[in-house]
Amino acid sequence: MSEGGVAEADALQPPRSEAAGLLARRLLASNRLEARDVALIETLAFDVQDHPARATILAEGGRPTRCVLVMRGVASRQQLTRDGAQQIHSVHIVGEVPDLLSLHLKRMDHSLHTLSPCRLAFVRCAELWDACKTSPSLTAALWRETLVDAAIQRTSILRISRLAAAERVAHFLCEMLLRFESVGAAPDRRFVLDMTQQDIGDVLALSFVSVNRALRELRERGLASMERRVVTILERAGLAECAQFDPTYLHMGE
Amino acid sequence: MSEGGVAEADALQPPRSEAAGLLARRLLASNRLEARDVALIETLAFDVQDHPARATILAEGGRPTRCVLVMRGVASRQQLTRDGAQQIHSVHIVGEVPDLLSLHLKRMDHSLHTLSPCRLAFVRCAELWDACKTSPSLTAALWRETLVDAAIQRTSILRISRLAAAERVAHFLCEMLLRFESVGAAPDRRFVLDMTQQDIGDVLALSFVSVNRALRELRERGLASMERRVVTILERAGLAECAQFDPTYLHMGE
DNA sequence: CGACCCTTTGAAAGGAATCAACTTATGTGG
DNA sequence: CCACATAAGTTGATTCCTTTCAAAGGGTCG
Repeated sequence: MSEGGVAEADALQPPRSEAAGLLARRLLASNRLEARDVALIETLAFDVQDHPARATILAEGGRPTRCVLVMRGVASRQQLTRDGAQQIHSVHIVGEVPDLLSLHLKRMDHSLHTLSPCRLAFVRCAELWDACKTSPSLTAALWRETLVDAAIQRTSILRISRLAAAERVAHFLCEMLLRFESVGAAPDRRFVLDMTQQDIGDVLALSFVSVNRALRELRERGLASMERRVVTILERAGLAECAQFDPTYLHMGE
Repeated sequence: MSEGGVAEADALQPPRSEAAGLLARRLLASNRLEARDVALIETLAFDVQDHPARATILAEGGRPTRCVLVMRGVASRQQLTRDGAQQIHSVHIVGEVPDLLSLHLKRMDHSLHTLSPCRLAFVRCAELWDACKTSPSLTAALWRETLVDAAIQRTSILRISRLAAAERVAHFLCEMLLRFESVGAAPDRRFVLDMTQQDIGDVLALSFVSVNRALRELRERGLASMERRVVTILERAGLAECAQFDPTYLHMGE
């Protein structure tokens, strides 16, 4: 299918751009990319921008022409209801592309925001799609990203609809621990989750008051604690047990 | 990119198999497929099977090798919790492929069931993916299907987390009306939704008792009624208003 | 005809939301 | 350096919606 060999994450050439490197590294974590796929990614023109917290990157109803790669900070996809309540559908950390769906859908049915100050890299959708058209393996990798994203959303449904308040928070912390670990950002089971308790409530369909009580409960039970936006997982197995957490849906490592 | 012209739904040759015809027709509703894409779909080997209601098509944790096209009936993707509660993530009607994700994910993180008696067509994942590799436009169409599916799930999150019981039911009925209409199966705003009130509750994270009360409320308000699994939308605008329904997320018609 | 599943309705219980008050950080400017 | 403003976190008391429990009615199919 290709004359290039299979690329190993550790054998990467120093990437021309940090953004390309982040994207390549992420895709390599779960996909077999050829060396020429990595080269292809490095030909993409990324436009790097810093955004403050609570900025709108892409509004609902908009017609995006560029995809966004998160290089730093936490971004979210969200939607407002008539009465002003806000639902955060997903949060995105370094290396993720929250709006890959822009490749094939014309209108945004939700909006894209920063929760914390973020560094973002923009690529033209057309450019990314052109790259896909020349490489089935790159297509598979990006398509797969959108499918894992959907799996995370499915699990979000289960979490919101079937777990009690404290269990929901525990489940969310379990997920974020794994996701931060997968990018090497959770040494000692400790990571910076740069969002407020209100934000967490908007993810889990809880009031910030309930989030606060749930965090206290998890702290008192010695499972996890969060202070100043730093999460510490104290007892990993106990937290997972409490949350009925099964990491299959993250489809990590193959 | 191709020597063939753009295919029109109405100008289709009589398909060799009903399954291929259903799939082609569905994809053509929102995508520009070339004539050769339709031909490509018709070369796929579909294995048609009838299944009774409440059958497991694909179990959680399984490693699927075939994708499923629904030809008749209602299928669902669902997950169980430790305490036996069941969450239905999505329901699928004629023409839909509930498990396109099998193309790129190795393990099922949820299960696939029939809610009503179903006629299903199975295609080998590898065969479908090979077809994709020869046609960017077919790839785009199928990829898009998975993205719309994800959008529907996102909206499910919003529906469950932010709407009251009766509004949830109203929203679900609005969605199903549009989806049935898009395949010509809802004349006079009336369609067969072959699932029990318990099933609807499992979709909307409500007890069957609450679903029943919600249906009564919608009936008394003259918005919609459901009897013997036949749904009649009495006042479309009023129902949509009650549900805060915005069909953008279905991404119908391009 | 009777068994079973589904639907319908009432009454009681429970968990989270809301309301309200207070504390703790963070940052600004006088 | 401190007074002040603002945002975020903490905690208690009350309200409300949905669940759960319970029981009866209706359709369908062997």
